[in-house]
Amino acid sequence: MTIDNSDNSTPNTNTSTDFIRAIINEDNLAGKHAGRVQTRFPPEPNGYLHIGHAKSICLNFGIARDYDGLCNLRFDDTNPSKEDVEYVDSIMEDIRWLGFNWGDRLFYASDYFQQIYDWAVQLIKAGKAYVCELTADQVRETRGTLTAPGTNSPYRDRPIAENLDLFERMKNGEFPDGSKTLRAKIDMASPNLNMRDPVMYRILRATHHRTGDTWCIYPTYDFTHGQCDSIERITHSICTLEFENHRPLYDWYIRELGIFAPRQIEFARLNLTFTVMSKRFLLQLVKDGFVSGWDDPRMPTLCGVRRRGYTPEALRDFCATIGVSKVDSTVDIALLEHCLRNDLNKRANRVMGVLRPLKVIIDNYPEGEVEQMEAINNPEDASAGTRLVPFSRELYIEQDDFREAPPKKYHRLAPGQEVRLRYAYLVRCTNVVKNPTTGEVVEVHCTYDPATRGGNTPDGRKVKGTIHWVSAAEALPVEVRLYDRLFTKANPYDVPEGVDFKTNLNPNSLERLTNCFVEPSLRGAAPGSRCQFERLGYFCVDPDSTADRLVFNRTVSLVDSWAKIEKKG
RNA sequence: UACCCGGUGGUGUAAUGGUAACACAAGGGAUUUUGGUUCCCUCGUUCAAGGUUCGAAUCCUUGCCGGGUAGCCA
Repeated sequence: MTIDNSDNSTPNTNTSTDFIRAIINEDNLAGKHAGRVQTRFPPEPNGYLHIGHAKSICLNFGIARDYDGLCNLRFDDTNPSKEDVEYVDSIMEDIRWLGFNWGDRLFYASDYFQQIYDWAVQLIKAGKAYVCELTADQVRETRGTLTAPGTNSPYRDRPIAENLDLFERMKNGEFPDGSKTLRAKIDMASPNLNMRDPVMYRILRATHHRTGDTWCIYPTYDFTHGQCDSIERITHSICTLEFENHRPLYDWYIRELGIFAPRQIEFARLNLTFTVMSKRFLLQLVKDGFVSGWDDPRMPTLCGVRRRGYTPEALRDFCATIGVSKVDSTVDIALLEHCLRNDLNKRANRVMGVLRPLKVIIDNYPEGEVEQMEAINNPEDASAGTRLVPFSRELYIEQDDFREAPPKKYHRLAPGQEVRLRYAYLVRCTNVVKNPTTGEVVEVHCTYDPATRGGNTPDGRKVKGTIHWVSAAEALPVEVRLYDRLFTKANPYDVPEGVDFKTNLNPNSLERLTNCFVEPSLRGAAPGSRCQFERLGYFCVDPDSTADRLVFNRTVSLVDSWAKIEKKG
């Protein structure tokens, strides 16, 4: 076993202070909360976490860590029609995998349903809320538009006692779904549409994944989130930009209720080139069968990139590198890949593997002889040691590493040309055997120089090309899956009016290679193990592997400077 | 064109009234038993116009451009 799967964390040295930390510093300087800092990560359990969530997780938990504070995990489960324990479980697993810990501070908005109900009653008693019997359509019609004020609901000035009675009967299930709502009495002419008598409670008969059928009325996000933050004594409630217009409402509820006031701060969500980062669209890819599931290695979900072989360290480094701001921006996926290579380069052991095999026969090497060649496991880490790789007369090399008619500057194997077989011998191509009908080269014949064992050149001669190989008899047959971007456009949403974003899906995003070979040291490698196939990229053992057949996912390719040279000619 | 938010190299992020910088990308070179890694170099930036100031990316005004908001979703 030569591969390294350790979890040696690379501490993030980014010391820049983002605008959120600037606000917290200000608050601390002003003596707010006596310097206490508490944040929370509040996912709705209606889908799987993705790289965008990683940004939020790193932010919230990172701030708590930096300020000796705490970060809670809270499920924002106020809409039972979309939520499920399947998502709750996956979310917890993914956060842990990313390397964060919420300790004993696991909460659910549904934990607070009774308290939130009591607060609604309090607002009714204060004349700040009323039961409205307008239908959803009528509410929309009377809300006004972006430029025109709304009109008051005819139920707006109902007596308090009647509101109290009706609201209790809503809770008791006396009215059908959607027939009544509880609304805050604010201002139907407010330029901020969120302040035009927003709905606080709706009647919704759905079995909640935690509270079952205890409730048939559920509070909306707006009438829930701030109060949950308040209950948990969150000092800084960090959310994404689309909630900016909700902040006045967030503050209004807190103020009217007279409870602990957290501060909501908004930041820009993450966009990545060639990537769709929306639960709704990701769900479509899963449901329509474009991918094998939420954990398909092409998905930007945390379980997907985990299966692909991404490391939590690389993801954290990425999140630290992209920073935090309020600017709508799209990060180049190349930066994420850089972070990955940067991490993997230090920790992934090198092994030799051949994706598209080409038979090589060393004519002057004794038949039946096997030599064990010593190979370095990781040139970036001497403590990784060495291993032995069997060498023999018949080998496989990469098809790419042989050209019958080599282009300029091609340093690998070609008729008459000499290359180094890594850790083995220098060989020179003498002739080739072709398939008589297709003309394709099926076998390359070489002679080796016995004086160059280990790849050394005692006479000091220079060989520009060093290629990898496996011994045909000893090599392990494996399957390898290569992945390309899921979308062909940097912005997958960039489609003409009325056209589905899925037209931008890349039909070649998955390539299965079933005829691959790796060196025998990989026998028995565990799913999740990572390694670098020299010159081919970083790979990770897929859970689809069986006891006698390994399946590898290519995590990310290596930087390929030869491709650029060849392209230029 | 109601309100809110934003605008710094190709991309992302710093500089918070005092020399515009870091990373990625791109281009070039050195080293290399991975065309990897590492190292060096190059490229290129404050949306615009006014104003305040000894001094403005930063503060003010106006304009321009981009995003968000009319769920009983979050």
